[in-house]
Amino acid sequence: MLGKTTEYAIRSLVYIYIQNLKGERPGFKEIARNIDSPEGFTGKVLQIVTRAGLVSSMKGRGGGFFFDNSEKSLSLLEVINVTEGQEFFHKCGFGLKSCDAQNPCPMHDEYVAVRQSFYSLVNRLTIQSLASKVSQNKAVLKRLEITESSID
Amino acid sequence: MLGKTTEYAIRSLVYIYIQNLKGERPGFKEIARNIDSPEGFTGKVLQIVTRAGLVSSMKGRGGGFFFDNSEKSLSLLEVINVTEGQEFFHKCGFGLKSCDAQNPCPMHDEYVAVRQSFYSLVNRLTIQSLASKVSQNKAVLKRLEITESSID
DNA sequence: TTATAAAAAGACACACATATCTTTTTATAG
DNA sequence: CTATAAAAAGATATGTGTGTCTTTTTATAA
Repeated sequence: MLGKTTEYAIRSLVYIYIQNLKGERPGFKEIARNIDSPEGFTGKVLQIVTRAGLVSSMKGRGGGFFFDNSEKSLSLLEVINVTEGQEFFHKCGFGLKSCDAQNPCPMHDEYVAVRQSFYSLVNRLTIQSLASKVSQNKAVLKRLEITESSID
Repeated sequence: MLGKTTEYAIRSLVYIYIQNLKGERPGFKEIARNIDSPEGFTGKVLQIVTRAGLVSSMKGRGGGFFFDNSEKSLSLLEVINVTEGQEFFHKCGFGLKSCDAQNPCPMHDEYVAVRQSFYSLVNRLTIQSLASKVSQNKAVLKRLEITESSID
């Protein structure tokens, strides 16, 4: 469904938000470690979302990523629009170049309903709401490690 | 969502089914013309679905593609399982390697609901049901050409 | 002012999906 | 039996997503 770029972007932003609440500004290497993603590629993804203005960054010693306006909520939809492009929620599920109610593909109506429900979902979910779940230990940002002792 | 391979596969199978009803066995070049897909690649896609037994083919003069058991319905799910793989409906929307109700990602429950609704859709829709819509001129297999005279 | 730490940027590398082209196999028509 | 028509198979090409590595820029600490 969503590409790796989008997945890493969302997971990174959730991690950044959680760390920001603790007064920290994580760098991309720390982020990659904590969301279980490839370090260099995560840096590239963070460049994309930073250029798009979804998050802020500081270069140099003590720098890292952070939300300038922590109060403003950021929906997953806004992230997806940046990483997947605006067409993502407008493409025909059948692959037709043009497809609408007037000139539909054979699964148009049913597919639009599913696509709309996914749109509503990512429009409703925010980096903040996901972060809240993680902070409350109701969800995880990476697979749980299977270690001998879970001291970390 | 679905890849080009899957899109061409479904559109091809619908076209084959419609032509079969008319007593015809179309070849991949004719199919590609009528579903607006690249000829050679469509041939490759048809090799995949034929090897998987979703449709039959005959080599040689007068050959082409056809459904051996036209009465048996073929769901889009069966096609997707062949062209996208069985994992398609089991992947975490967040990108986690393992994700379930016991150890969920932050959007697990909501995402599973959307994924399930798409699963139900493609499990319910069949090549036959789509073909029926097209035959009744309620839907199209390719974008309508904008020609000076629509004589074709 | 110099050393250091961090993101940004650029150049590659690799895998896979997508696509094209050529050759081989197979069935049928004549 | 030969020519023809068709799918199957193989080789190659192209584009995009994914990922790595190196260099550059920038901010801070000392």
